[in-house]
Amino acid sequence: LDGHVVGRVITEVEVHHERAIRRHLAGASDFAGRLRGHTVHAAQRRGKYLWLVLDGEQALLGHLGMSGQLRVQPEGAPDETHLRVRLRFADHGPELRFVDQRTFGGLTVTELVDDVPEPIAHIARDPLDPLFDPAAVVSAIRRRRSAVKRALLDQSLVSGVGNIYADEALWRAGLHGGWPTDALPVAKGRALLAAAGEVMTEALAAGGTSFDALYVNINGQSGYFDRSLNVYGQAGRPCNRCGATILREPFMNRSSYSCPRCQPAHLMGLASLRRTGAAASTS
DNA sequence: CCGAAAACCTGAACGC
DNA sequence: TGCGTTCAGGTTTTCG
Repeated sequence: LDGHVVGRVITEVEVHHERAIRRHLAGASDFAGRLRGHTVHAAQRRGKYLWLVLDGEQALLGHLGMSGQLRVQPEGAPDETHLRVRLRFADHGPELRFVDQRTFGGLTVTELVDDVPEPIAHIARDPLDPLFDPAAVVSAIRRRRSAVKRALLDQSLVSGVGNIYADEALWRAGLHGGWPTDALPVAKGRALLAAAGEVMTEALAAGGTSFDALYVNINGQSGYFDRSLNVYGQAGRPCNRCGATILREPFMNRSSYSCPRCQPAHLMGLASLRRTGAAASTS
């Protein structure tokens, strides 16, 4: 986005689906009015949120949810089936389109407070942020009374890590996600955060993790990090490190994948998982 | 503070 | 072929 929309003036805004701007409480006409005539000064991100900096401490904030895309398309290119919002620019160059099949994502225009959009003040810095403070994050995780994977997915502790990269980071660090946060050795916590950063860096270099045409860059191209996954989606396959069979377990209404040998479960963690009704590996 | 469940959607894949 | 079920990368809210 930085290379395609920064410096350009927004002239036209079309909202094709109200749900895509549901977080903009003032509605579509207000949304359009706050964009029209304004210049895009920068493209920034934190964790899974991204925003375009506008004049007057305003920003166009977006989250892709599970199926959202921001696409740069020539004017006149056919509308995508799930086109939700279209921005046109004064130079009549390529449009910016928000496309989202499941409409879990969305856009809103909001105030910048200390250079961060006001609605995401609670979102922590992500592992690739230059000001990310691993020691402080490990302390915060250890203060929790929860399981390590839950903490890793909590965007107010560390952002940018979702279900796939959490499982991959846990595998790299040799940790089971059910490990109690207050029993996490500091060094293990540091290794986990370092692993998360490495997974994210490698995934970015590969263009992201794409299982289908929903996960694409602004030109619609898929990444290929899915070929580098060691545990996510690999149930039944041998661990790339020790050869044991990768397990799939239910977790928070979704799935966790891990190697039972490289990522041993903590006995107390297992006990508390059972107590709370979550599934636990008995191997 | 923590966890569970529901809510928000569409489409692909699968079983019968 | 068609119908119903299940599942998917996420966040937020509500409730206990």
